[in-house]
Amino acid sequence: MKYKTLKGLQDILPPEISIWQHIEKTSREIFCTYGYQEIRLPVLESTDVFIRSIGETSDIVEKEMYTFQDKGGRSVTLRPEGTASFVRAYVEHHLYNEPAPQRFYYMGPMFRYERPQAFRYRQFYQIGAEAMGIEEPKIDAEIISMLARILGDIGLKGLNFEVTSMGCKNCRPAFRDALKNFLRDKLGSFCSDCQRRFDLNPLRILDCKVPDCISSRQGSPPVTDYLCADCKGHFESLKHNLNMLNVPHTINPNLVRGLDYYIKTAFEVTSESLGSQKAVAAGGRYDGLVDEFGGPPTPGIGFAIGMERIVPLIKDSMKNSDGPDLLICPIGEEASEKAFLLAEKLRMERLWVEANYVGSSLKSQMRKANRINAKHIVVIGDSEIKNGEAVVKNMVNGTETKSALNGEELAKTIRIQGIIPLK
RNA sequence: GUGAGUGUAGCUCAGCCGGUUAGAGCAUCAGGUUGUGGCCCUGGGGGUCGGGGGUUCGAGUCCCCUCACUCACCCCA
Repeated sequence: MKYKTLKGLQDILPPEISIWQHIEKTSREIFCTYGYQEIRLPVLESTDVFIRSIGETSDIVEKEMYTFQDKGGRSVTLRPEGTASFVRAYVEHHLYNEPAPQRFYYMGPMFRYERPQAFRYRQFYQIGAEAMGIEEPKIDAEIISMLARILGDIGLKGLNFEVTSMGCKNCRPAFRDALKNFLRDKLGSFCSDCQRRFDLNPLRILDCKVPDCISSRQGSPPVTDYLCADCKGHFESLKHNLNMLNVPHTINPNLVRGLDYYIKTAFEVTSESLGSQKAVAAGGRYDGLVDEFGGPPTPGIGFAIGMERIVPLIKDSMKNSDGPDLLICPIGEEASEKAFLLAEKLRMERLWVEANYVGSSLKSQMRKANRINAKHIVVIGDSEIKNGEAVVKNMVNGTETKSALNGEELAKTIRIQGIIPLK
């Protein structure tokens, strides 16, 4: 084989694509009920957009970006996530002048140059939502509730919603110091990664999965003790609102987000049935990001769902039963012409119709009908053409119905069998 | 970037201590007396055994290199 997809990239083929469409359709419906509107953003941005927002020292920026020079010598980057591009657009088009909250959603590919692994790709798809202009924690609860609704309506079960507050510019440094003080003298009992994290990103130690690290960090000060009055009030109110909306969740003070811009509310949805990449969606609040991009101080909160993480979770429950509403099986040359024409007529009735173009035995045509999951067949031979009447056979239950041999009548007959034409 | 594992037909895999023309199931195509499917039966097509080198009378099998894929770490959706 000469050509293959690049490492970490994949083709998504028809049997599976129906799951993707199901997820996208369901998401759009729910977004609509909450007033979120679609926004389409370019996949390519000036590299600065990401360095500025995600953080110079983050892993994404340091080693995972698809960055290259365009022909004009500019440094451009394939987006590694959606929020940075979104905020750029938000500021560029002065969307903050619309009445708050401004709510948007997007879906599309993201790119990170990472070593691929189960449920992790270099080109991966996210469905994201962003709510701008409201600081009130009701919007935090609303967006988490909406996320729960989307995932639930898609058909996912057994998900775990974890919520925490990460503090803000004012209180996070205090927590960081307290944590480092707690860890400093027992650093020797942590894994080498955690020892490295101590200076780099001490918060990450809270989320290490090495058993020794888990036990060694027992009794570490919880973030929630170090929140400033503002953050604490926000967090308390968020919890209250989540309970009001009956969103099942657990408080996980050890939850850590990877991007620099998150403050206050952070959340993550995980599934135990996924192996090591178990986060299916995650998000948080990013109140300082708009001013970072030169806009007015504007609060914002959002999340992203990882498509590749949820597709396998519903793969088994969604059997693909797609097939034509009708397969026309002609016998003989004249019938073949008739079938060709009839198929076109029936498609004008918004039915999925196939006609066999190569003449073969009826038996093999029937086998094909079965194989491609055709819901009905109609056999056309000399006598059908002569009488202007044919038998429509329902391939699911075997019943046969006589019908006049023209587009309208055939369409009617098929609809009686319970086939709903496409909109 | 680090570590481990796996590469044989379209797919899932078997192939013993190296030994004739490399196998099975599924899939595919064609048939199984005139125009009725799924089950069953018969047959056909399809493989430079990932690639290169070496050892040997002889390599899918042993050794080395290389490439690809997978899983895990880091990190993340």
